[in-house]
Amino acid sequence: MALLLHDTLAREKRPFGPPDHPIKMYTCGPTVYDRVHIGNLRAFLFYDLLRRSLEWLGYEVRHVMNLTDVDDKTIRGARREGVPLREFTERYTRTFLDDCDALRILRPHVMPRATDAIPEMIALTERLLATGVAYRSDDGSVYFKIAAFPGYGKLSHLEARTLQAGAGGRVAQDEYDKESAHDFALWKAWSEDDGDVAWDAPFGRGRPGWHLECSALAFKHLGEALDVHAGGVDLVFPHHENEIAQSEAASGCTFARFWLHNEHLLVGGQKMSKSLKNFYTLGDLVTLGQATPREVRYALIAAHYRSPSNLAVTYEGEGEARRPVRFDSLVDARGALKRLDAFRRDLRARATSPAAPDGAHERLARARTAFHDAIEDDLNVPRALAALFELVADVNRLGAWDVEFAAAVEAFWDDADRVLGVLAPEADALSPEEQALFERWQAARAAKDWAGADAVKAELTARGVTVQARKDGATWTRG
RNA sequence: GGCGGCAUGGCCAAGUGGUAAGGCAAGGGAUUGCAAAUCCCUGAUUCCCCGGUUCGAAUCCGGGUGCCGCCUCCA
Repeated sequence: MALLLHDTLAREKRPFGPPDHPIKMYTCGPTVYDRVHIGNLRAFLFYDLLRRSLEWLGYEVRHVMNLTDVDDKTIRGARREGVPLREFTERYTRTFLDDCDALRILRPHVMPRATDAIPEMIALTERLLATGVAYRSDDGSVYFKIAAFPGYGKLSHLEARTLQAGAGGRVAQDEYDKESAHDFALWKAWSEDDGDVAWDAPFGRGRPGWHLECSALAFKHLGEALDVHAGGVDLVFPHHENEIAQSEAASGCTFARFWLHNEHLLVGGQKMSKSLKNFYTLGDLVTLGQATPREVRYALIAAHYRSPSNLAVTYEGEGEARRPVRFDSLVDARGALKRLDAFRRDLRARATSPAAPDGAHERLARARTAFHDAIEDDLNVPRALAALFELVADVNRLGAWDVEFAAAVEAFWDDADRVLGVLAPEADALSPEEQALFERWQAARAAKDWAGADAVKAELTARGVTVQARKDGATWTRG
């Protein structure tokens, strides 16, 4: 078995190939104009899964993700607040990184801002002008001529001819400068709305078009031939199609060996939208759903990345008055993680036997293989998680084992977590007061002072600490 | 109109020809001084509907219904 990844261009799973060089991985990052929402976060969690899986399988990976810090939305936001563009985008870059950190998303090796590569974008535009696949319009904008790129449409499987017709004739009035409706802007000539956001270029003062930054940044940091390029399904067209066109027209070689796209997230069975009031950020889920970021991570990675996933919500009320009363998927995540945590926590305590029971190591080996096969099969996390839960049930039925077996299971657990990033419990500790109460509770129990023990336990419960008596001592959990 | 994804037990969710993984919730039981902790057990003769192919289909083909996405800057 070897790693299979579903390639959007080929429309099938293909062998990724041997790890014979550092993997050049590029993913489309956020536009930093607001807090990202959980649908966005599903994409970043997918990139993280991809990167972690590749590394876990022995590949060396160089991961580059751009930050889009110049476009209509960032310019509008900065102008509305009367602050410099960079100040505005830095703010949302920080909130984005905070969310990623909370969700245990590994930082890409390089996270370049679009505005840090203006010279590269200008150079790429000149290159495309020189080869004749781009042209200047009267106002000083530069467009890519899709008719000059024969492969246009190969990723999204849309025919250039069909595209010419447009979607119900939605060719905007202000697009008259373009020779063809689907030609896209490489460079946008300065307009009033851009304020002071503009750069000088040989072909005119203005700012880069959206698609250009990804090609320029990929070229700059990874070279002109990527191993894998990923993004959300909505980016297939036009964004990635345009990236392919401008990149390959310039370089003459295949831009990316693999194109991976994650499906969208539904919330409460509906697409997210502000009008439906089911539009949430990570912070919203933590507050409204009373969930930890780890639980959110679990909920968002528990479905396969290429399946539409539903964050289940139970609502109360109708229409305008509708509000969420329970985030079922987060409740699921909490329960599932509790089971996994308890298993891991008790492995040592239950190592009371001089030897591992018959079949114990075979069950572990089976889980290891199942987990590995699941990840290699297009990053099938649901199957990988199932392998873990099956091991939990298998091992629990064994009753007791030896220290060596406990250590072997722990090693597997830690190894699996290099891919999942969700098994390690959130760092937590009892405060000194809580620790004192916890010890008093145990002492009272030892003295069979049940009334006293219950009183202390009630205090701990009030502080959100659940205690648990065991034959071999006592444990506590928060929440 | 074109292209694509999806429809599996109350909920989430795997499964692309060989007789329905896993999780949550629920019910039962064990354990426990008590226990919201932990453990075990139970649950779809059936995979949106109608046809078809096949020895055999959730899985393939045809038709239908519903949901989601893209068809110019939205993960």
